[in-house]
Formats: sequence, C-alpha cells, structure tokens
Amino acid sequence: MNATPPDDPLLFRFFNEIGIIEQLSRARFERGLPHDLTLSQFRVLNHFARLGGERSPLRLARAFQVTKGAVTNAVQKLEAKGFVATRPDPDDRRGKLVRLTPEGRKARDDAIATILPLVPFMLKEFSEEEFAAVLPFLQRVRAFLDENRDLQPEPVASGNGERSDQDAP
Amino acid sequence: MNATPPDDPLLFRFFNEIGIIEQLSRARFERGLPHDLTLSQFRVLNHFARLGGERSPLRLARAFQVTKGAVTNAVQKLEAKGFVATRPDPDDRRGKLVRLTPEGRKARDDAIATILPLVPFMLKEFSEEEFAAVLPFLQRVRAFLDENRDLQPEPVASGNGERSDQDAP
DNA sequence: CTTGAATAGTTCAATATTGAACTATATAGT
DNA sequence: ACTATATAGTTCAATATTGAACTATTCAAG
Repeated sequence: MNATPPDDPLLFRFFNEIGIIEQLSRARFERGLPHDLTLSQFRVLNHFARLGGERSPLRLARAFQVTKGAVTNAVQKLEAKGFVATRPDPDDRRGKLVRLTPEGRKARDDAIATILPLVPFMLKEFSEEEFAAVLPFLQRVRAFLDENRDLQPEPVASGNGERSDQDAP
Repeated sequence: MNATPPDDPLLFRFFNEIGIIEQLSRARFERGLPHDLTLSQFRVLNHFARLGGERSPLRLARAFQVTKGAVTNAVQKLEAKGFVATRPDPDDRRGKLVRLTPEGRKARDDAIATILPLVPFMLKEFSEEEFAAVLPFLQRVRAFLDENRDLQPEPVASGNGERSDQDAP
C-alpha cells in the first residue's frame, strides 16, 4: 500500500518516508531494550556515551526536544538504576551536572548489542555505499531544521544563539 | 555538535539522522496543529484522506503500529469532533468501520495548510531534485523494514501474511 | 547593595499510550 | 450442534510527557 500519493509535494513524501522509517525502526529497537530502559532513558545514556563529559538536565532537554520535567524524570530513573550520577554545578548553585557511570556505559552497550545483528541483516539488502550516498543530504536537512527549530517559515526571523545539540534516537 | 561519531556503523548514523529529522519535523508540525488535533488524530484523518474508504480500528492500529486501545481513544475523540463517523461492520458484528466525514476532510486540509509554507522555505535551501534523488532509497528501506516488522534479524523466519499498511506521520 | 527579571530544577494535574483483562462474536474441530 | 479457541473492540491501571506553577539562585539596572 502506498504511503503518500505521488502527487503530493516531494517534500511531503520525503518526510512521510522519514516518519515511517523512524516509527518502524523505533518500534523494533524499543521492544528489545534491556535493563528496563525506556527509549528516553537510552537516549540519555547514548548521548553521554557518544559525547562524554557532564551536562545539565536543561542541555539534555534541549538536545532531545523535550521538557525539563521529562528529563528530570528520566534522570531520576537512571540514577536509581545507578546508570548516571549527578552533582551540583559548582559554578551555579541552581544547576546540576549529570554524568554516565561505568554501569550506565555498560547498559548502553548492552542496548546497542541488541541491534547489532541488524547490521548484517540489512547489509544483505543494502550496500554501505547506498547509505553513504544519502547520508550527507540527510545531514544537511537535519542541520537546516535544527538551525530553524522554533522559526516559523514566514517571518524569516533571526536565529537565536544556542542551537545544534540535537540528538536521537 | 555532531550527532553520531563518524566511526559508528554507517547504518547507525543513517538511522540517527532519520531519528533527528523526524523529531525536529514532528515537533514543528505538532505545535501548529489546528482543531486541537493530536498527531495521532491527524494521522487517522490523513490516512483516510489519502486512501479513502472505510477501515476497522484494528487495521488502523496495525498501520500506525500502536495498540488497539490507542486507536479506540483517537477515534472516540475524532468522532466527538465530528471528523470521523463509524458504523458496525455488516459482515462481522464484532467489528466496526471508521470513515472520514467532510468536516474531517476539511480539518485535515487545515492541518496540511499549516505546513505548506514550509515548502518554499525549504526549497530555498534544497532542490526538488535532491529530494527526488533520495526518495527511492528511503522507500526501499521503508519497505524492507515494513516487510520484516516483528522479525528478529537472526532466525530469518517466514513472513506472516498481512503487512504493508504502514503509515506516517 | 537592592530590587526585579531571568534561569535551573522539581512537582503536579492533565493527557496519551501501553499491556492486560474483559465482553461479544466468529471460526474450527469433533 | 457443541465446545474451544481466536478475534474485534473497549476499559483500566500504570507510565511517560507536557505545560504550568513553584522554589531557589543568578544576573542586571539603578
């Protein structure tokens, strides 16, 4: 069954395919998550595993495009499991810093391991070159959307500082 | 800030970009939805607007990869707003058939209208040709994931009948 | 300094989604 | 026919997310 009629703007068809792929891949990944991890919780672990260091909950909220409350929740759950640790921000006593623990690092690796079998599975159908070919364009689109996050198309307002920390899944 | 380190499998980087693009575009679209529509509710309207006809809630649930309960909820809300109508399935008295009303059709068009300005906005940065170039590959990936939905990569089991009604957003 | 606005984080009510239980109907095997 | 099992839809408790209120701290202007 077709997903978007061929007479829709090319752009809609593009975003429609993106949406379906995301939904299908997320459903598959979410099912297999170990340690009772939520996708949101995994995202936090993955963020730190990839980027290292310490971050405030607010930065995480912006990176994931969720509310501060959602991050509070995820961080509390992760802290209860011992997968992240927090400390007060020494430079700003309102703030907090979250970091990955070794256990959290391992939990993240366990989660990644559940999708690793997918690599050879998909590479039977698609070549590395094909992914490599589309990647740069996807990155450009992502960067464009990221730069124009809260921007309404019409007014062409001016960008507002801190951007570009987007993360997924 | 980079999203996925360049040494990750190309596949992960691909799905990571997909995930980010989906998140950014969904956030933007969701914000502007009219008629107090939820994204889930819009999906139902859009599904019927594109494919026409009548469908059972169960088919919708499979198309959207959500539970039957979620569809019950969305359909009830849409019915309360007069955007869909339902009738008992004449061939199966357990079943129900949902269809779009003219008001629902209009509500869907209103929703689409909120993102239409994005088309010229993005076409300043990207050409139609670029989208056309990546679309076929995305469609192949989508079809592959759709065909192998609940399939675990390892056992290479046999496909199980009814598939391929996936929809998004 | 002191006051007022902004910011970081938490909490809470409201809403959506899930997974499981439940009801009603259909289908298959004997 | 009769019983057992499967299926369509709803409902409900549990959980996650949101948006707003709230607390505590910081920053900026006078």
